[in-house]
Amino acid sequence: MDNKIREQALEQLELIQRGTAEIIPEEELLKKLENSIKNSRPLKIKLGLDPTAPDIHLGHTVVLNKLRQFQDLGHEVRLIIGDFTGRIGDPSGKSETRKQLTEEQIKVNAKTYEEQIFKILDKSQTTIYFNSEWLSSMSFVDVLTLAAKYTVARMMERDDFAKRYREGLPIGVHEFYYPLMQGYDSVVLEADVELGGTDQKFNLLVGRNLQREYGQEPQIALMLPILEGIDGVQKMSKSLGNYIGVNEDPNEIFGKTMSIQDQLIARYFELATRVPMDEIKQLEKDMADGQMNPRDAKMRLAREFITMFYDARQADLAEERFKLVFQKGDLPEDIPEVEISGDEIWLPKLLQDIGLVSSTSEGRRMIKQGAVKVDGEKCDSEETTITIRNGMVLQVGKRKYARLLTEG
RNA sequence: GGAGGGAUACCCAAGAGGCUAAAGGGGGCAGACUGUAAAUCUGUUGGCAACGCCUUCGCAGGUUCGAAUCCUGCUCCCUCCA
Repeated sequence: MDNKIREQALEQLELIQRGTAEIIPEEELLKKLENSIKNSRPLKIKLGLDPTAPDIHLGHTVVLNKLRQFQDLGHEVRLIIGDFTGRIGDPSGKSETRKQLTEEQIKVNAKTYEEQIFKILDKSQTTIYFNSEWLSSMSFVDVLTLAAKYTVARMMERDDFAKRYREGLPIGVHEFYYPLMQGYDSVVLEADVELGGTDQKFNLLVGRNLQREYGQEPQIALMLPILEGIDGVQKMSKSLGNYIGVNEDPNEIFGKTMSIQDQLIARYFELATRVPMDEIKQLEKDMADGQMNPRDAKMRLAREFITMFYDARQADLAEERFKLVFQKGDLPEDIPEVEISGDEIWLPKLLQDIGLVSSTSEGRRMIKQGAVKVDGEKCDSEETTITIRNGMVLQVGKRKYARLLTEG
């Protein structure tokens, strides 16, 4: 009977281990899983969210997929929106002081978050909390009591602090409170497991220690790797522009996925989709011995993403369009239409007017480089003047199109 | 509080009175080859109906026929000393 429970727990553990960077400590997680099964009590899985950046991309889905996996195993997810810290403005590191968010902005961001998050998570097994609920009402005495549970020496274990101290860079006293606040969140939520990127290791461990201080069973720190962006080098982030966002147009998602490097394919499958591991292994094997063109693996990947964020129909449509436009070289059916008046116009000016290029200089450049087509005909002179005709199709490069609509 | 060094385009980085819309590298964009992959090669990377004109080298003034370059003030960053 106990053996059976252990078996189930081991099964769950194996699934959970997929794609993780580190689980501290693994034996304790197994124990928690066993207890959870024995008492049919779901584990409470915690994740903290930063309220400042409400655009979710594949990088975030790594951790969200892991949460979803816990849900599929019957566990319960508790999300914390860090509105308290967001309202104070976290000035950590050298970057300029973060701007403070108003309550209004935080609400809007939280709403945007929800819409995107539930593309991956199961709403019925998710609870959302705002940490201002308990942090904003703490008195100075409460804060000191919390602070007394940690020492400066232990704080200095954090790489970032140690490094700055060594280099004589400033460390704000208040910065010590951020890990404490995050850890205190775990105490309030009685978290069994907290997820985070590898960069969150220190904070997750503080949570563990604080829970112990408050007489709770310490949470498990489960860390996931930071996903590389579609450039394959830097971490995925919106500001670097190397991201695939869950709210992006399906055609955009398809295209971006098709442009990733081969070496990223398996990693994206493992971390950003819920395709079973043995299937991924098979894909890898087939690519390695030439059974499968990596291009087709990427198509599969693109379909997985779109199906996750939209549905299978959208995925099919995006694939069809991709094949038509990029493999056959035909014009897509959904060319954006632009209303325009006038008759004769200098081509670079026209391209600028309809937003295909940002300046006439860029228009000239594009023409010179052979990137501009008018009704499918490559245009070779920068001085070309065009006679506008209803339905005329302009193209700049491989991806930018416009169809002209004359007024009236 | 004292002494010195620095700020150049998306990023790094040359330039030290005219030949500089500003070397070189990275990144981006476009083209060739492909699988919207990688690698490679080529072009391009302030604006303007354009072998010319306008704006741009931290900010504001000044010297000069001419200033990214020289002078004055200001802001910010860094290093050393106290």
